[in-house]
Amino acid sequence: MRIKDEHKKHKIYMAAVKIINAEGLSGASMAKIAREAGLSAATIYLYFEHKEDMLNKLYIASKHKMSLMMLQGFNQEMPIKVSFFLLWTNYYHFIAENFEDFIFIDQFASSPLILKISREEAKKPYQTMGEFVERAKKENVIANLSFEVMYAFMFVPMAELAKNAYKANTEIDQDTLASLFELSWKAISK
Amino acid sequence: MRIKDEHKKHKIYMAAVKIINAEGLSGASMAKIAREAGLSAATIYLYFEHKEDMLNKLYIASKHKMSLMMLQGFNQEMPIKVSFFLLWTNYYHFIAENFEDFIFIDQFASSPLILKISREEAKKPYQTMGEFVERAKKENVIANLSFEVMYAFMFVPMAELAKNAYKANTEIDQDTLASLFELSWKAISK
Amino acid sequence: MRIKDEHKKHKIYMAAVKIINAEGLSGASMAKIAREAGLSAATIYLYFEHKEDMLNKLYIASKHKMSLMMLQGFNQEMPIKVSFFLLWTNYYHFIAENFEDFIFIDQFASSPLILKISREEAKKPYQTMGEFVERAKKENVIANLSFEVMYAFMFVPMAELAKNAYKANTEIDQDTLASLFELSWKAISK
Amino acid sequence: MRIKDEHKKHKIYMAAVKIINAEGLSGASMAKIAREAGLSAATIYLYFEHKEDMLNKLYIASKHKMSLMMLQGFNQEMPIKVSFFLLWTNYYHFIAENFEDFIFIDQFASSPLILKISREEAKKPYQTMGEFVERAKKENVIANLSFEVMYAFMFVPMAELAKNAYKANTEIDQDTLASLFELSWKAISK
DNA sequence: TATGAATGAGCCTTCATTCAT
DNA sequence: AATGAATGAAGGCTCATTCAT
Repeated sequence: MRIKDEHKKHKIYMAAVKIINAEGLSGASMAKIAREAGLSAATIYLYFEHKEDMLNKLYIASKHKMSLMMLQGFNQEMPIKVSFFLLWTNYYHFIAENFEDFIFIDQFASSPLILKISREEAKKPYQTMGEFVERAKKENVIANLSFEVMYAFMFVPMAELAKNAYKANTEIDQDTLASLFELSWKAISK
Repeated sequence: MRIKDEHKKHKIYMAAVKIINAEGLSGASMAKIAREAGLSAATIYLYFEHKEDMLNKLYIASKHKMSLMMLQGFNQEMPIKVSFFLLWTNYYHFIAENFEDFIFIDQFASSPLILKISREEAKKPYQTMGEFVERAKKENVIANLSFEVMYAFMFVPMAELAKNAYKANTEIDQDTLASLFELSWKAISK
Repeated sequence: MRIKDEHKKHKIYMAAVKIINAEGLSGASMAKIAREAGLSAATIYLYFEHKEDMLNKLYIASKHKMSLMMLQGFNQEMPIKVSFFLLWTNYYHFIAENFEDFIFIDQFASSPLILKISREEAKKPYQTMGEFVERAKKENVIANLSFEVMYAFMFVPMAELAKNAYKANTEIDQDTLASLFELSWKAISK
Repeated sequence: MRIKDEHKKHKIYMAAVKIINAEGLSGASMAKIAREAGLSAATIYLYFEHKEDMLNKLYIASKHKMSLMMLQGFNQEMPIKVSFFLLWTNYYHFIAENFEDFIFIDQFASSPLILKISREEAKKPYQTMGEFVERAKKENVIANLSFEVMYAFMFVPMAELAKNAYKANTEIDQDTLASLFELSWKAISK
């Protein structure tokens, strides 16, 4: 028998993300994804149960990749603001360098194809961040906000602007970037 | 027969928004929308050239409705912060009371079905707001930010949280709501 | 709008029966049936919910046709043996003249596609025959057999032989036919 | 490696018959049969040329098994009616104890997958029975009927009733069974 | 104006079969 | 001998759209 190319699953993921970015979730047919990945549509079914399964697993994998990148270099000993800056910068880099994954995450999370279980699974890596935010509150450095609220002010605005920039085929310049962080920080810090 | 026309167009809009919310953009077939609207799929083609046309016009109409609600009671004579609070509150009400429209706007804007021309068209009503922001900057009340950046901090976080709340079948309580505005204001004001 | 051709349902039935006869139940794809009927496969779905629905309705219709032919000229006043002969002869004619329907009934009844409800529905027309058999027993003309047993000796052997004959591309000759009835009659009569 | 081969072939046969019974001929995919047999679908192709070949060989094997059981204890010296009763009883036992094989034979024989050569091959074991029937006719014990006609009255009705009983999840009780033989015998004997 | 009828193209998925180890 | 990997073809079904009334 032929050796199962574990890399193939990854090729399918990449193809799916690419197609979804180009044509949207509704335009992403198994046939197109297969063609992009350079294999037969039937082959996908050797690696995934069905389309929904594939997309959910892709979602979880993308979220996992994102959280790994976000937490790179992070540890609970660093000063609060430095930590925030690290997380924030990492997140920005994830978006800038993996824009298609980012868009897929965004779109899939608000599609009816997402399963509750994937949503739960995708939340797991945020635990570390949650604990960090608790510490920041205890140390009285940031306002007493829920994790959700903190996230909405700390990460969402930059993500929104990065999206706009990408669509306009530009990039956020360094100065703006620096000031964005300060705006977020101003919002949530004491 | 003008009135009759517009009424039917509206029925189609409402049906489309409802279906898209329930089943996502990919699940919204012309047949389902027609059934929901209580007419034949063929009839939709009397009012719109094709599906893409229908969705784009629906997008523009929804955006128009949203901007109308946002600017309700607004005039250029009010103090800056009061104006911001009005816009912000109006926006919140739009989201809370027209959640399906809001979600449709959100989803459609990041789908490949949207036409450049719709995006342009949808920007028009923001001109008033743009002028207002210019004034605020001139009066030195808010930081010297681009309209986009201001928007990302002033409106996006709350919209994000409203979305989360809706998905969790809850509402943002009054206290939180009040503090959200202050956080946004803290971010962009001087 | 176009007028719905009620005859079209019948055309689909005929095409289905023909294909099933030629290629078996497993070979009867919707595409083949549609081609045979001279229409698009999608059109079939205007007349039937899905394949299973189509086949079950076809089964019921075929059974109905068969029972109509079987009971032609029958009434409860005729002498028992004459009645039996009528039913028997009618049945033979149904098989000989509608062999494809007969085969379809035979095959479908023992396929997993048949629904319980169809089986029940198909039994209805036998009520008349059931009553007749009861009378025959009461009048002491035939042995005290269940309807099923009577059927198995009265009709099944001839059907089996008719099937064989058809497959061999021959017909049962008149003499044999006459003697077949007598054999059946000998079996069940007193 | 002869024994090993034959064992595996047999496992495939059993799996195929089981699946066909459960899901019909059209539901019996190679993959399902392989899974049921506990081996890879590719392995089946080491033992059979293709699906049609497998099914035809299975048909012949089943028919062979059936004829072996039918003729058990039979010899040309026994009295005619006793012989008939033996054959008849043996056949009943074959059906009752190997119902799935029986159904498979029934279904496959009237499917388009059966090859002429299999039909011929399957007829061979009946030669013994054919000779016996000739003797019975010569001894003037049974009517002058073709083998086919004799078969249709002697074996088919009981088989039909056994099928019905099985579907209804019941069994034919001993009394009924005894009377069935007598009805058949009445039909064909002088 | 309105719509049921109709369809070619495309959807997701499974199939029988072959390949490479 | 055995099998997991791979696939083109075909399966049932739905789609956006047009037709005919």
